Amino acid sequence: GSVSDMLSRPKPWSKLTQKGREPFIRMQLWLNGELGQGVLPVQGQQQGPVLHSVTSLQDPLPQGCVSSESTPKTSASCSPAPESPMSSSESVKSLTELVQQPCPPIDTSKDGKPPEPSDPPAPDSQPATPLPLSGHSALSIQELVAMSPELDTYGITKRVKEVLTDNNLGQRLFGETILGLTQGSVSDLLARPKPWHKLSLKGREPFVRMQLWLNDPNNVEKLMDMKRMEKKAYMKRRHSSVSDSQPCEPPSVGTDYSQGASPQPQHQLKKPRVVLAPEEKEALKRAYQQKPYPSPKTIEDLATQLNLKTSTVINWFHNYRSRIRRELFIEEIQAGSQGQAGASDSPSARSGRAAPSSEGDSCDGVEAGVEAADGPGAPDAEEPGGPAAATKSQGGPAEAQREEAPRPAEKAEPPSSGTAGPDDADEEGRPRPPPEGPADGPGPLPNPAALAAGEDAATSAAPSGEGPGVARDGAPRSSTLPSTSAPAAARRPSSLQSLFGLPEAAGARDSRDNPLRKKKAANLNSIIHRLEKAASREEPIEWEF
DNA sequence: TTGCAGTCAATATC
DNA sequence: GATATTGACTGCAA
Repeated sequence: GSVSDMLSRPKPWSKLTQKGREPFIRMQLWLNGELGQGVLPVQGQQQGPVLHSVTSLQDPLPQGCVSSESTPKTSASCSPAPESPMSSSESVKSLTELVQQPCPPIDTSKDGKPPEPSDPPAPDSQPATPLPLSGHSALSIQELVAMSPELDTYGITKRVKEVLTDNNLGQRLFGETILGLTQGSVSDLLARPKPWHKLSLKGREPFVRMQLWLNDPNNVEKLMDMKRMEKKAYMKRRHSSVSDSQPCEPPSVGTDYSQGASPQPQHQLKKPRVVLAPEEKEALKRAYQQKPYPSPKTIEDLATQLNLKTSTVINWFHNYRSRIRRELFIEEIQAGSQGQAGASDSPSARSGRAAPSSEGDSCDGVEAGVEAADGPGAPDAEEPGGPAAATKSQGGPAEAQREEAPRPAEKAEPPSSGTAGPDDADEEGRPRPPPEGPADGPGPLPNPAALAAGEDAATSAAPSGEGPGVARDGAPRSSTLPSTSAPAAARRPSSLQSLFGLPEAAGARDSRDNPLRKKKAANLNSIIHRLEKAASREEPIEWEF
């Protein structure tokens, strides 16, 4: 009966107690064919032992098991157990130790166990497995992810970027070899890392991989080797294909994805990529400003007016919301780090990064908001182009505004402290970016904006929903609200941290954020308060925080 | 159903 | 050629 129940209704990892997790670990081991070695001590003492066994079995994992697929559903979207039951230092240690050691991503996959098709088939650099980290395979990495203390994603990406540039290693190579991601994803990840607590388990994986990679003393060498091999393979292939007068396959260098099911369905007619015209984007942005969560009808209208497919409009909104959110994250981080460490780091990358976002795109509204917030004096000047980067400092207010990215956060946590109405679900509740001066003037494509604005003006006036969102997401959350992992991290045995080489584990950050956090919290509270008031009043308000 | 996270992959830019 | 941007897609959760 228990089994049946467990199989049909597995609880997420994070919701499981220590004891409750055991069966899943057993199942995983069983799936890996590792059970039976008596490694799993029965009950009671699973803490250390279980993990021990788990880790000790890592390597033997079938290399085939690449990422997530192999994990029990349970781990789906949970975050590191808040209370890291398995915190027993020894277990943790054993697990991470494994990783730490010559944990070389490439390495293992290469010389390690799986004979690795390196030579023959590997011609394409692209080892058969997208995730060369293979040696430790999915389970391992996922275990690590689940148990990892809070990592400083920003710091990690910063270091990775440094290493890559210093050694002239490309994102593509790094991504495909170490992370199992494409260049675009890597670029995005490196440029706009999300804070650890905002990441899902899956989203954390790349960061753990990066951390592991950074910890590997031979990381660069290995990647260099890879690069060489790739080059060689490329040349070889090129020659052969040329001489063979082969029509030659798609140029993709290090990719042999083609191996997939269909041997490259002849250049099927790829649908052309939609490229929105600047005016269209403008219109959409304006519409967004009016209603970040447009109703289906609005979307449709927008689509017809702009002559786009509704799906395109929908996608655009999704993407825009999500990207704005991310912009906010990094701003948050930057603001935080600047506030603290002062000029400290701020690698080139960063400045260059924040600004670009300005491209107008990403977050007009947002940025404007931030500015306004920060520089009290700063008259919003929404102008995206503005060297926003410079402005941030104390994240306080900024946070608020940027909360602009509404409910996303909701999900992670329950509406924080009492305050704001729980009905965050609302729709366009957010206090839109103040600066923006409500889609005032018609622009290139006024209609859409108006349209959006119009539709439920009423609703939009009552930003009730935002309240909670703001609170949560905003400052307090980032640094304080443990977003599940934080506490765990804090409590976690130092061994793990050291193993992870966590000089920058966010845990540390927390403590140093305190003052700032308070400030932010206070600010957010006031915002929430106002939002509530506004909501009940229903009168247009001027947002200035 | 809707929204979101995470990605891919085509393009644009540098 | 490398990196950045961005529309679209997948899978998942509420």
